[in-house]
Amino acid sequence: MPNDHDHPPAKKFKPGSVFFRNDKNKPGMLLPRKGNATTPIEVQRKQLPIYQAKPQLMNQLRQLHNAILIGETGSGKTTQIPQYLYEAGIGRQGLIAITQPRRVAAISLAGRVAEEKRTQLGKLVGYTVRFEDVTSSETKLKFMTDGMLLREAIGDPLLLRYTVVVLDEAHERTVHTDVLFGVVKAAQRRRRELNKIPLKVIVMSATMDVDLFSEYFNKSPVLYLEGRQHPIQIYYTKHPQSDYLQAALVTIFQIHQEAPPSHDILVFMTGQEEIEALARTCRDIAKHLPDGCGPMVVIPLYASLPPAQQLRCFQPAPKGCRKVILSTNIAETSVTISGIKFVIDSGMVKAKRFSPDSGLEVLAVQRVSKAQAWQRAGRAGREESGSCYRLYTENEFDSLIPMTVPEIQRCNLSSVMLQLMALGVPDVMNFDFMSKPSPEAVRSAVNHLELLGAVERKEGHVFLTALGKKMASFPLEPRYSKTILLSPDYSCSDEILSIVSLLSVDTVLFNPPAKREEVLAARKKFSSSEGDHITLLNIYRAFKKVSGNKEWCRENFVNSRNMGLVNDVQAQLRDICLKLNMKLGSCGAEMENVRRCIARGMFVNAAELQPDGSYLALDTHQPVSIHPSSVLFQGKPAYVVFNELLHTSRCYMRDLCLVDADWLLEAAPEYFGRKLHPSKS
DNA sequence: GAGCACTGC
Repeated sequence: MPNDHDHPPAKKFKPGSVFFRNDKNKPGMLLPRKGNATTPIEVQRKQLPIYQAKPQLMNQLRQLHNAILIGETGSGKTTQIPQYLYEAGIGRQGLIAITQPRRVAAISLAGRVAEEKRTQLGKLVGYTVRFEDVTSSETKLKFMTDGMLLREAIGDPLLLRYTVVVLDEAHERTVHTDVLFGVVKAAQRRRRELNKIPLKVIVMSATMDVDLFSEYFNKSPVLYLEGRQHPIQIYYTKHPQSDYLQAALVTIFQIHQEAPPSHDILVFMTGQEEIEALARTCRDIAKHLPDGCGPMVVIPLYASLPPAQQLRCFQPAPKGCRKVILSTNIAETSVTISGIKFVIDSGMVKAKRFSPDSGLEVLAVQRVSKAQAWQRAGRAGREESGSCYRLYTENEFDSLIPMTVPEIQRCNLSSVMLQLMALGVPDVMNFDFMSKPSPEAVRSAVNHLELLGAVERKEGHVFLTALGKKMASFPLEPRYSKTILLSPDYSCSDEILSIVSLLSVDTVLFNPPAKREEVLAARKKFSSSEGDHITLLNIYRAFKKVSGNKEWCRENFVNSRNMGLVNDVQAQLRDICLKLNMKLGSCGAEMENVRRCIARGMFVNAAELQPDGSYLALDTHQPVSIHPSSVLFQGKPAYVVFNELLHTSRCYMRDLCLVDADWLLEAAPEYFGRKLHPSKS
């Protein structure tokens, strides 16, 4: 094989820069860790790049209150820094928290560190994620999701249990991490003012764009960690491509014809449909290749794939056969595949955007950021050098935005604002965000909370009400917690807890397009003319009746894994209700109670039938339609409340509940004023 | 008469 760096297989490409990245050797994720049974753990630890820097690093960390640590994951920083801190006796007066954006990462890192410390998980080293707390009074090193630390902060805004907080993967800029930035910064300052034990904050990031971090954390020093580097050759197209699907296809097969079969290909696309279509085309073409061209195995990879099928991407292809993985951005961070030699980057991603005016979230295909493009490129050559083919020109690359817009600037802020107020933040409208969301987004969130009765305005200030305080104790969107808190008035808490749990997990229903008729027939047994909420409740009750029988789930196209999650969520919500001394009970078959309760909790999401048969959303007056997946699709109910709006070919309402105009009026007389025309109901 | 990237409490 000629040196494939000098001879790009795809002729329409031209070489760009060579990108150096660090070798990743991170344990866990979905990647089974390579057993290295012959090398003792102590030796392995000393082989990590970070080990060389240890004395100097610890010297600095001992003195600093804030530090920004830049280094690729392979430097060993996430597993080693917490141990170094502990071994040096730093922060012994309290716990060391290490936060992660994802559950799997928190769990597997804790496992790895416990192993290195030769202790049982849950003793010295533990982890806390939702539904799982593997810590004890002995725990000093605590790995946790960032969302979990945020929850803890509501009960303890100064984070007094902790002497060190390590915020890992900060470059991902999840909403939770961004809010935590502000929370730890405030806690740090407040603890200093109150002469409490100081809080050390260490921010760890893979990005080189550190000015923002450093500036925000009081111009804190930036420490760089070297990793092991493998070069990645970048190729750009010579001309802009009008059809990235076609371009991807051509590139896959040019590589396939020229590179050794053991070199696997990872292709970044935008979504399920596109990936399945491309997979079909690839398999078809692969059947008719010239002699001397080996076989290929094409593997789709996206989040909604059943777990067993997701695991296929880790299996090595048979000898002489090439593995081609077609993936969404799940392979950018969440799933790590070894042995990838080539990355093909479409340059596109499907991502959510939010418009505060309409309150609409739109999922749209858009261009990636430069940081994202580098992240994708970095997936080639984790073990050795690799290549990345960008299906766009170098000029197009130059015009990409440098960093992905942080999620906090792209989402509905009502939960965040409620949480900040529950944390006792004095002026939420001007919270010290590292990247400020737009004032409109903040205002719209606070307005929403005011409508729900969670906050009140007095003399230009916003205050949390007693109801708002209770709402904040639920790990839910505010309108859901409001509905739960209303449920005792209608004696239907059991039903509402089930419905809210059903709505807050990913869908519990399977919809294989090939079995459309069967699915419809199975669904019919549970469908209710009162709407989708009641229909879901019927399915859940039937599921409980057969004790979650797997066979029943298969026959009825019910996702038993997600149903299990519904049970966990419901148990958690019930616990919170009991702590709030709520009187829980069931309304039995009296579904009108349930609908009245939903109407009162969700009145902001109401829509009204117009004389011409269309619907208008009552708050924004925008035209909306009933989504064809709804059980109310065939009917023309006068008033409905909906769970969410989905903007695709039209603006669709999803998960609808039939309501009376009177109920809406009762829920918010002033709000609706003359908006309603109840004569029609 | 449609089709949903990815996390997380």
